[in-house]
Amino acid sequence: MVRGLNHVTERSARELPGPVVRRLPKYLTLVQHLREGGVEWVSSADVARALGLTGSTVRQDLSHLKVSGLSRRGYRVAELERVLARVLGADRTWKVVIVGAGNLGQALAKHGDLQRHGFEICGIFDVDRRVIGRKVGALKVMAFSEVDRVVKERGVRLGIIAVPAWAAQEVADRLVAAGIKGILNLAYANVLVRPGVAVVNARILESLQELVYMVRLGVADRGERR
Amino acid sequence: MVRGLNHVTERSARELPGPVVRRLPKYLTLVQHLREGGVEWVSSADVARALGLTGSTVRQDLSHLKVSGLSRRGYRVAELERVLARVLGADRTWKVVIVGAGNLGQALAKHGDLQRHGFEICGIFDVDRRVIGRKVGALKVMAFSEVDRVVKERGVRLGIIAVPAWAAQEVADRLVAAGIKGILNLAYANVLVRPGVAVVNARILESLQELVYMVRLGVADRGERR
DNA sequence: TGAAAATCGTTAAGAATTTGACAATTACTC
DNA sequence: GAGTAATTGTCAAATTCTTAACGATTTTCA
Repeated sequence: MVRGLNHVTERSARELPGPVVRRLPKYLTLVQHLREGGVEWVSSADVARALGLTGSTVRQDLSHLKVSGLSRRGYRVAELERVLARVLGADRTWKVVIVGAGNLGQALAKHGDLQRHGFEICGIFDVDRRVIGRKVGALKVMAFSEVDRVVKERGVRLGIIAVPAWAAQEVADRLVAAGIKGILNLAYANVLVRPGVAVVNARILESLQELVYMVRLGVADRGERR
Repeated sequence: MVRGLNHVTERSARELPGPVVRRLPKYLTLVQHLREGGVEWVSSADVARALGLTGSTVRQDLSHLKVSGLSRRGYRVAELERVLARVLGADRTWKVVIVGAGNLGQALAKHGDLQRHGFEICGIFDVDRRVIGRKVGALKVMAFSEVDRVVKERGVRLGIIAVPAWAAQEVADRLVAAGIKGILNLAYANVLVRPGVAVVNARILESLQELVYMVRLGVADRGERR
């Protein structure tokens, strides 16, 4: 069985619990915004309020990191940002390829947020002759058959799958064979990969279905997880 | 404190645990694909293998639903699909507005998957005069100031936020005031809403950051959640 | 200076979730 | 038709996650 991060039993020193890892990007987002707003200090209670958590959870999460707060002050925003960025690898750039130049793939390629946060898009690929060669932002759509070459030549480690469900597994296999180490899967189908390759699913449709469930229940909020 | 679905202590009869709710859309996706492939029966072990779970988890999850399997056969795919669709509200259409007609907003508006799975996009809105009036698929971008009217007139219950981080909270407040009951937040900032309104966050950037953490650890797979 | 308030870090208790185990049941095979 | 294998549903153990509680520390302020 392929085990999830959250089910791992023996946890090496550097390995954080799954729920914690999923909250860290939220902390990072928050402190980046705080820093941009000129805020210098933030308490666990502040973070908790902003993110819909308890102060206890925030302190416990941060206690896993090499960061420490000060009594009666909280955490130094700049330090928190530095440490979080470090842990999440946001302090360096990561090369990415996007597979699928449909609406979503193109939107991501043009979406400034990725570049701004350290992701360098090394190529966008498709099998459809009608889109191959077309310009998408600064990139030109390449034939999917070229993905191996690009991944190898440029040492790309991450791949984003934005293709129709029926093609997702095939694309994943191809990416893994080319040497990709992590896959962000936006396709409406699960993909399975060999151990040693990470997969994170981010499906808008599934999130919407989850939202519908909550709306029908009249539930307050979920804010977290994902 | 705003509590998440997963922390609710008293649980009414119809209310499912958060982790279960997050897996149901995956089950639905899977059985839809199985049905399209002509498969009639599926066992908990099959589902588990496809989604990277244990059979035990699958059976326990399904035991919450009004569906029952047969010894030595498993679950009837058609029945499972019907029940899951029912629970997730995928057996009817949900009206949605999209706020933000940037790359992502436009991609979603044109993305056939949403329509195909029961989401009716009732409008796409922006504040930028340069995009207002522009055609996006079958829709025309409307001024954000019109969102209240559209939501009320058409009884829209869901909203998707695809705007820059700094605008997200304001948009959320506006949507809630207009009567929106559930928000899918794609913006790179957390939003807080009053109890009674549901929020699900689906941030591609955060998912990528999570992926980077896993890649650096050389972790196998996570498949789930998100 | 001393009292009060705020905040962290940590412990442990309490909840929630996942998993293994197994009886009961059904299908298949010889 | 009996034996074997596969599968569900469920219970309870094991694990994981969240939360409250509280001592220690630091700041503020009278």
